[in-house]
Amino acid sequence: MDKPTTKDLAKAARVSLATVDRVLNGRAGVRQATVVRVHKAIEDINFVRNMSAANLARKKEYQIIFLLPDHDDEFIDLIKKEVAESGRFLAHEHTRVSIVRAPANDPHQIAKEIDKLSADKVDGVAIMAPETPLVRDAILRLEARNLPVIAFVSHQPNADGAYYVGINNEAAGRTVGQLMARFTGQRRGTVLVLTETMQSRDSQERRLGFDAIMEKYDTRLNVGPSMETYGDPQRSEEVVKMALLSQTPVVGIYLMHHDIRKAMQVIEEMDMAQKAVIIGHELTSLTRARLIDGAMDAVITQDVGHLVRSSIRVLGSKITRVSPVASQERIRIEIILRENMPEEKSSQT
Amino acid sequence: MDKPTTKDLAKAARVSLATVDRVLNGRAGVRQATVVRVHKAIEDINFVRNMSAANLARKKEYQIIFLLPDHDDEFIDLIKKEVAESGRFLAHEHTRVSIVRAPANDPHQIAKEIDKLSADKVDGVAIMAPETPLVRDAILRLEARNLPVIAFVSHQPNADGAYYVGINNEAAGRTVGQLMARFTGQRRGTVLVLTETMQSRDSQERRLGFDAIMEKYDTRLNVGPSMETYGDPQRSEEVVKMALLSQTPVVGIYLMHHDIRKAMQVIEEMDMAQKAVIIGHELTSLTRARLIDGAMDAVITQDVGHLVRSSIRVLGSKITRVSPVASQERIRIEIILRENMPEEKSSQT
DNA sequence: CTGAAAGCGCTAACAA
DNA sequence: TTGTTAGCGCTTTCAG
Repeated sequence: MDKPTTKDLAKAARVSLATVDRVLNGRAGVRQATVVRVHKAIEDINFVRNMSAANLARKKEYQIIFLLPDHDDEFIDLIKKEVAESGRFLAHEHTRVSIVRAPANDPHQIAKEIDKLSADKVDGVAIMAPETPLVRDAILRLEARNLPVIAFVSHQPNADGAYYVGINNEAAGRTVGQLMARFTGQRRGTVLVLTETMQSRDSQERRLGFDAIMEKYDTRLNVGPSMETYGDPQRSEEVVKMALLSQTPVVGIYLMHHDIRKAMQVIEEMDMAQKAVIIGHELTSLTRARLIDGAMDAVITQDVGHLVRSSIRVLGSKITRVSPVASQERIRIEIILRENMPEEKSSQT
Repeated sequence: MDKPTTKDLAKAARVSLATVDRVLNGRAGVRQATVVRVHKAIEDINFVRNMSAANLARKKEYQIIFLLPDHDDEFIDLIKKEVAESGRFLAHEHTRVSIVRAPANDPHQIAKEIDKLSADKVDGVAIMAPETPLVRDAILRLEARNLPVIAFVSHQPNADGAYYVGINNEAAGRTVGQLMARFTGQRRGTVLVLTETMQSRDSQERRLGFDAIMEKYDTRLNVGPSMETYGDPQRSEEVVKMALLSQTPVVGIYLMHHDIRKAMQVIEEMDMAQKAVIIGHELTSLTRARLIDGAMDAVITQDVGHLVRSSIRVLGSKITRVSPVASQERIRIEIILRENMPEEKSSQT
């Protein structure tokens, strides 16, 4: 017997196709009794909907937006690439993705961009922005308009409905802590923690996790305070130099922010790369190179491809209100050493 | 302007829908000149095919088979679960998957099962079986019949066309080596290597990679020969006991095979778990537990979900002869510590 | 509240 | 070698 279709369903429930459709899509205007009858028929004949056909008939294109920071470090570049890539893939999957940018450190601007969105013809939004009250409120406004939103890479724990797609940063910090403890072997000394800013929730969470592990090793390892670079090369240089000179022997460095250009440069100038265990975040061409030449010892990363595809799937299912999906969508915290580094994706045309 | 459809294409190329279809699907019976004209039109109007619609119209269901070993360790169980899960997901994606079992250590049986397949109504096969001449020939026979085949988890380097879906085992071995070297810190002593059998190519490759790293540390670490358990609990016990007793201090143990029940049991009985760094393969409920209680230090794993979905995608594109896909499909070598262990998948109904 | 019929983008006979 | 036409399983007016 062939797989049952809406036709079979209609026959089994003794109603018309139109009614079947109404029930299937939870539309109003059907007597309760009829609804029940159809549902029973669904069970009876074991009907499963063909979503491709549904989407084909619907013809609607869902427009989904990624709101990203407007600076262009390598990590953002990766995200942009993956979004573009997915866009191509989804071209005829009735979904269209596009990117909007806003300055990462200007909550007003971000909120403004978010507000603009709700006006436009968009069906879902993925927002990557530091958590601030302004942004949180803007997100809540979107949700009030019933626009599906997810928090992308940056957690928005106070914007209630915004499902988070990204790694658990505290666990990531713990992972780094564990690696740091083990890779330093028996050595004693200082561990430096560098980041762009501790304002960001992500940094705070990573630090929290890191400390949770490090405190078990406090007789051997002395973890310094988080040093902030504010994304300023000049300051980075000073801060790092200072730290490297003034402390007891530095045996480890945790680069908490993904943009490590300047920090690594100073570290190498001061010839620290070989002496200390260095661990950072996100696999970019920069960290790849450092892993290969041995300057860095490990990188914690999240698969950017999964990140954006997962976002799109979650938004998609929120938009069409289908099965939760969720469970599968947890993003993994990946540990990359030189030995298990995946090949760089050949930039497809 | 709306996305161009076959109708637009037909108009632009000044041919009928049928001809467009013929060109799109590379069917014979079209003058070369016409083919060229259509292709030009595709460029001109930037036509992209809607595969869902195509599949809908085709109506054909592709039957794909996973041929798996017939014993039921946890890793195989995971695979079975994921295959079932994907099956549900693909139900209406015009693809149906099913599982066939064969005794892993009986090449004749395996070859026989493979030969049976070609007769049946199947469109693609994923084979997980140790590489042997018999199996290799059976695979080549499938390919001769133009049945798409992939090597699943177990590489079949001599069955030419069989695309391999699985991790690079040599790299996996290197990764373990690196972790072993670093996790043992400065300690000196013996590193044990245990496996089921060195007959399997996968074990050989892992060992190769492992040794490549270990030899850099040969002044400190003394790596023993691969000890084989042949899946026999009795023998496992003897072998492991012997090794643990007779050697210089054991500082590390590499469990090369994923089924580690017996080995771990003996190791714990002899109170070695805390003294030695223990690294194994595949994240199962067993290795999870050992990671949590600290008996094991790291697990190298491949995401079983990716594994089967990737296989299905690759087979799918081989069957319908569309874009190569490939590049994206490389399976990652994941390093799991207690700190970055993903939650166990809630067994979905 | 329910049904009939046209059509989504593509394929597959059957004619020409 | 090419075109015509009737669907694939579902949605969506527009009438009842």
